[in-house]
Amino acid sequence: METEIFIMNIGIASERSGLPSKTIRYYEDIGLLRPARTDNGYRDYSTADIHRLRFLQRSRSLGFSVDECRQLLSLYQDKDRESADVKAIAEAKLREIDRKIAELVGLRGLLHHLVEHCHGDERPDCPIIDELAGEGMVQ
Amino acid sequence: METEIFIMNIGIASERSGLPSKTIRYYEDIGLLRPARTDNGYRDYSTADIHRLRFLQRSRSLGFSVDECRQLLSLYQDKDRESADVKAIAEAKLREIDRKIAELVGLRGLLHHLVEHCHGDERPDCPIIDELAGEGMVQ
DNA sequence: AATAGACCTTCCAGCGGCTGGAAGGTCAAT
DNA sequence: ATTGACCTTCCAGCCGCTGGAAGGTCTATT
Repeated sequence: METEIFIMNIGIASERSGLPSKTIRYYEDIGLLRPARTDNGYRDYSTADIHRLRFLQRSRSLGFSVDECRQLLSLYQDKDRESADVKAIAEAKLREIDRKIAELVGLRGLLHHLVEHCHGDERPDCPIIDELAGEGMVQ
Repeated sequence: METEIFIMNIGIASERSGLPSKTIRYYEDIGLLRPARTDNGYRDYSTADIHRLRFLQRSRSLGFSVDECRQLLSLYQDKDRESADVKAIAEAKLREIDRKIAELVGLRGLLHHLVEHCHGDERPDCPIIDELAGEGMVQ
């Protein structure tokens, strides 16, 4: 019996994983994934590879850094992993997202205040500029 | 009468603006600021330069891109500016910040859900991994 | 059999916004 | 005279891709 009938080269892998080919090659460069090669040198992705790529696509889009994805991927492939390990990474990420949100909300408030107080007409005096220049009252 | 008694070289400028020297030099490289030079080649910042640097520091920390800062700075220095211009830039930035917040809040919800459902013990089965692998129920 | 076009390969360069480090000049204090 | 803190320039690297050049390979059509 023949083993491999259908060759999945990078275009197909891109289609199935939702990642651009360029990105897939980049992930290989940085050692996230090593697909097989056919005789002509083309990459040939197994279905397991596709799963890994989809995994990467999803975790990246959830805001994990490439390095975090690397950890998650190795946990994903580790049958003996402890779910606590994964949870720790996800929780750290959650805290980071919370920090970012708080920062942005603060920023938003400040900027909103400024926009509210800028008359936005042809007059040259502008509280936004004044605030940025450090002459404003907003802390 | 002598004009300049106190020379402000980059260390002082850094201190007074809150920007690292490296960043100040970088801003000069990309043409945001051109300080005077003393005979020995050291940069010499005027108080107006310091104001510009503080202006940059503040607008960067408010989330404006360097290019937006460039626009704001030129508006800042333009006495005939229309405050509507400044308001437009700030409003665009505000909308962008809103988008970012919404995105992060969505992300947070998803991740939070995952963390909540992960028992986080020594068992290898983990809903976070399952979700990342695309077997979860969370969209 | 030749050719076109769609794929694939590698390699190199650039984005933004810095940041680090090397190699060397200058200055003030000891 | 020497130390050490500053300053200068230049070059390289961070992240996470993305674009492009130059060339090889495959498939379909003429």
